[in-house]
Amino acid sequence: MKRLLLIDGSAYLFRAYHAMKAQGREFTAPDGFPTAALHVVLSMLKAHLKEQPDYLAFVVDASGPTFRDALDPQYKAHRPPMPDDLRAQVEPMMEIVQALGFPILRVPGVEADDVIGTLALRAAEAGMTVTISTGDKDFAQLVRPGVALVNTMTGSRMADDEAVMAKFGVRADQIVDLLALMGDSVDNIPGVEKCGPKTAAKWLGEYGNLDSVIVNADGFKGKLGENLRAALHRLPLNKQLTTIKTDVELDVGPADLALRERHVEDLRRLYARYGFNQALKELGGDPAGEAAAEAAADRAGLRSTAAGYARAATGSADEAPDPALSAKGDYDTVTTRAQLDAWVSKLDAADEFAFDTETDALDAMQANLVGLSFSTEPGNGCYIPVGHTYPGAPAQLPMAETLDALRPLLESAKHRKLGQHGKYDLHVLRRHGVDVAGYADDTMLESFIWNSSATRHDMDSLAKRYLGYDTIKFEDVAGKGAKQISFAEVAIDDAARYAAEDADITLRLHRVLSAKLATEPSLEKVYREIEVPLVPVLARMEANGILIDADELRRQSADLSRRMLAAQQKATELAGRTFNLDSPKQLQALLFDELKLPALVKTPTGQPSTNEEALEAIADQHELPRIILEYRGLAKLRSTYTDKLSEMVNPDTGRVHTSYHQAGAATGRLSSNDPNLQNIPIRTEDGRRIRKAFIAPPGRKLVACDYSQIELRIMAHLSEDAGLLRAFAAGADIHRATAAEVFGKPLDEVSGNERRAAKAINFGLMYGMSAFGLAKQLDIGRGEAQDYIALYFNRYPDVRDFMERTRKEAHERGYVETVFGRRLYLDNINARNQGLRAGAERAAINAPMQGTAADIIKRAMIAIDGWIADHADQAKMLLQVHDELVFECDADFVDTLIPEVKARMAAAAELRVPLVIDAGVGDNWDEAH
DNA sequence: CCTTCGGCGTAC
DNA sequence: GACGTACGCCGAAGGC
Repeated sequence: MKRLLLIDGSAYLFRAYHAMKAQGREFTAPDGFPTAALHVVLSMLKAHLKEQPDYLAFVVDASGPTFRDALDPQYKAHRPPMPDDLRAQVEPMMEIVQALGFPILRVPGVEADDVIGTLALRAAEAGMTVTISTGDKDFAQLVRPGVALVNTMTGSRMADDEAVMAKFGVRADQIVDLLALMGDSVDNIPGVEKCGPKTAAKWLGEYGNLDSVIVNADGFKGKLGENLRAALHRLPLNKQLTTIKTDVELDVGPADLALRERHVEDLRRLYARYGFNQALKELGGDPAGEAAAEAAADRAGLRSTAAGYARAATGSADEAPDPALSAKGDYDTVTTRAQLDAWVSKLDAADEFAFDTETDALDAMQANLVGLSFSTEPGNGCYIPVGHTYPGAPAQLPMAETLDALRPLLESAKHRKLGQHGKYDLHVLRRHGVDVAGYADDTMLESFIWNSSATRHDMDSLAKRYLGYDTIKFEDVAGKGAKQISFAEVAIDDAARYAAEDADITLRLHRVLSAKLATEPSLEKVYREIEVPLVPVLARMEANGILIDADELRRQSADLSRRMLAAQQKATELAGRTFNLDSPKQLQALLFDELKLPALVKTPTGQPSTNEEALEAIADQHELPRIILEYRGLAKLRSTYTDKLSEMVNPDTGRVHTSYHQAGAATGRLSSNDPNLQNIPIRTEDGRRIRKAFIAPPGRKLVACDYSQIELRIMAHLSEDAGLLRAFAAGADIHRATAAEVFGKPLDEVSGNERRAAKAINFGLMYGMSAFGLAKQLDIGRGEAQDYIALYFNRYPDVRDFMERTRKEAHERGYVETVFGRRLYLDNINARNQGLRAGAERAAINAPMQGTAADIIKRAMIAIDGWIADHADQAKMLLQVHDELVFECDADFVDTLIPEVKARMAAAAELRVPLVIDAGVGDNWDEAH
């Protein structure tokens, strides 16, 4: 008997993509092209080829509408657009399938399902044995003698009614009715509300088919009965939509679908292009050319991950992961002096070693050391417990003796050290008397520089993404939630496996990531010259902390509380009842349902918004909105700032120590948390008062130095626009100068409103703002806003060219870069969805400016840190707020500090415009502005 | 009980 | 739909 295999190609690619996403696995070709879904599909195809079917076809959806769209305009209407990194893999998949010799079927007007259904039935009628390879449950309706389903991703098989019954509780011929009742949220087919597979199967069991259910609908009891009756009119249409057609007119029959000879040269080219090294090897022949030119790290990474996938897809392990990078390590637990000495010698002899600390707290400024781990080669490692305290804990080396033995290594710049988020470990060791030098590499930063758009750069994610390795998680050894214990209470054996693995994996990740960076010199330079040297600088700033006047904050909290209470009472009075002023949901019900005020603004989810804009819009119709705005402003200040900041004062130092996140913002900016000191209010009087609580100790001053208009200057530099360059060279008030140019007036005749408009345009441009946005910002008509923009571009034509150039570059290359070569990949830049694409274009325009500014201030910080080290008693660098640096210094050192700092900030970049720095001095941060 | 998400608002 | 990058508060919903 002849065998026919029909592969549901589109559905597989889609499911493969999401399965890999869910696992958090990243597969890329050597050039970064996404290949995760391709790996899955290729593996599936190879598995099917081994089965040697007589006939086979790879069936995919054609583009354009199908008959189902005509039946129901809502069909698949809410389906999100195909993600870019999946869309990109479609054509490569088709090329590979073609080259492998598979017949490909693509029929317009129907879906792949219908083509498969038609061929399956015709073949079965002709006496063939048909296998449909799919991940889509709807195909169960086709199961019958001679037609079976397989899902290679789960390994499941459905060959007869018995199997269908086991899975769905109905026979194959009842599947369509089941689907009609349930509906399908993905395809936007509304079924009976609250009727899932169980209920639908129960009804069909009782009544046999959908028609009987419909006829007897009046007899169904309860809420479900109501829901059924409400859905009755839909059900026949649902049935049409979910029925797979079996009578499509095709110009091929099953017997035309023989495997053709594969095209080896095409395959070799495709496998090399997309980094399928194992497949390339199996192809035999000359492995030279592109494949051999790949970085060793990419080979190792891909081979191990591809093997992992092949197991998932076919259920058989036909290749072991690369042992060097994916195998479990073998680790020592060091508890004797002799073992310690042996490891000290081993570390001393290594070119570079990875280290990690274990502590009893997340806050680096409070955590106590519990143990240290090290690794010198992939697979080796040790854990040195020094602070485990649980009852019955075995004897451990004394902490002081251990640190003394390690100190020469850790404090020597000659011994290169490597970590994952090493800033934390630098803090812990410093607070235990070890001043680490020679911190040379950080895998978190390597990953961040390699691709700053990836959201996670923690070790567990990196191990999974780049090594295909599942690490032991913190919660595996210490538990989580209420049951979580301190690391000091973790059994030493468990702690050793976890901690030594951290050092080992850090080392393995470095092997992979440093090789990747070596292929991109500009990225490596940003990493080596900016990010790595910045680590100890940030650690010092965090350790310095800033002094807080806690009494002042408490007074402000009390004042805010009083005013909040007054607002609350007034609001209750106006509403005629109590409600939670903090709850947008209750507020929405009150304002728009009860008081019937107009809902003029909607949230992204379509609900009436209660945000500032919405409340302002109805403030002339009722007193309540104004009171709520008042309350909100006060509540924000108290909850986020005055209450929180006093809580965050470190009891040992009397200061707050923010933590800077170096791999936080995709543009390269730092972010700040615990507490965030980069969003302390400044614009309103009430808000600005909070800055009075950031103080210098007696005899000292706070000095704030900020770059004047740095992002606009970078725009002038990048665009080389003569008008803008001239304005900055003249040292003019740039917004006034812009207004003078745009409105064609002398500088001193520019009105306040004209300057305001020019400022809005200047900023708006850097954010990719449209005429619509500008009109809203300035509260003017859209036409007028368009006129302003036209005038602006007329005066500064090279700015427009620059924006267009940036957009084009982003589309062509998929990324944009800063003056120093830092990259930002834009995942949505070629998205079909216009909103996503437009958002990516705006990000593309903004990133070179925001990112270059970030590069510049980071370079300045490194330079200033080098200078200030020699004046540590007189001055300290405390804070960075994107374009501003805050220092604390002796009152009589201010006049020395300011010119030294200014000089280094100005020299941090050579642009076509001067970098201008403003400085202020005061007893508190407010005064220093 | 804990986590996640939506809505909102602060900074540059 | 309409202005880029963050962090973090609160309430509400949902999972365990």
